[in-house]
Amino acid sequence: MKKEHVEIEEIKKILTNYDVRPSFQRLKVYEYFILNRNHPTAEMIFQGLKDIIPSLSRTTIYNTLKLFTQKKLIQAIPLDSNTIRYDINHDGHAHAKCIICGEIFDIKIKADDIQHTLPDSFEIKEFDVIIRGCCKKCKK
Amino acid sequence: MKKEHVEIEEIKKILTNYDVRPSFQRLKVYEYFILNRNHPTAEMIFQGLKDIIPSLSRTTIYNTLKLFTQKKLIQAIPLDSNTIRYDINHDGHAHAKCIICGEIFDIKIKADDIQHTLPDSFEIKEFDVIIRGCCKKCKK
DNA sequence: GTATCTGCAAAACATTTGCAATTCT
DNA sequence: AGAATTGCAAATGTTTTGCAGATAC
Repeated sequence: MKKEHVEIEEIKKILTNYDVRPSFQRLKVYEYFILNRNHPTAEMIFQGLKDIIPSLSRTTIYNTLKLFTQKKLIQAIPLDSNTIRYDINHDGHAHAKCIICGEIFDIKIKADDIQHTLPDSFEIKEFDVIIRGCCKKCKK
Repeated sequence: MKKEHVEIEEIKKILTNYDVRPSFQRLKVYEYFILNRNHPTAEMIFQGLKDIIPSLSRTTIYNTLKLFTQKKLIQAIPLDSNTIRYDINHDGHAHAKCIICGEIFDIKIKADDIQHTLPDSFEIKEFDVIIRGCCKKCKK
């Protein structure tokens, strides 16, 4: 589930496409998402980057996550509640968490799949499907 | 969306069925859920009850909500993130929030409706579907 | 009379805000 | 120079914890 390497130039392009200026910190935060597909909290990102960027502050992580969210580079996923988790923009997929091992599975689901359950003329802007249960491995 | 009255004896029965001792505070918290179908936060419940129970403390609300959640009387819904909202056990339904007027709609959806999107042999214990969008009224 | 429940005060934790220093263009 | 970005320190808001007194069985 880990990528070994991503070209920094490629990340720059992505941020620029989403109208986000590619500062060093922002590049590293986005790179973190690509290298660790782990639906991180702000704190996880901070811990993962503080050795690479010793001057890094949590405020910058929070600023960056808020900006990325506004620009739709990432989305907040209300997986557990009190600490917010983030994921690279997950339009078209959702999350299932195993309550035994804690692993988070990406699942494919589209707005169309749930439109029929909604009140008349309700227009979906974004949605989350969060499933807690037990994965194959942990059922034994 | 409001009930005028519920028999206190009826609530006592419900709590007892779920293996929760029916103290006065707990009865009132559960009654709050029935009288106000508003997916409340801890603070909303506290504000709604503090006049009826002047000695009431937030700690008791938090204790009670945690206990109710463990006993499956209620469920946390990760609607927005930072403050936890609760709902009477919502197996079999989920929530759509209008981002304009803030109203929360209950929608009907069953585990079976999403089972097919999951990895092999994943067993759903509980799930949430959270939709943010625009309701009929606000689309004009 | 012992276990449970309540509620105060303080602590813990995640997140936000104000502002000064730094960096980029 | 001027605008955007960073990061420190302090504030905010929600939830948790420790503990003493009250209540229930």
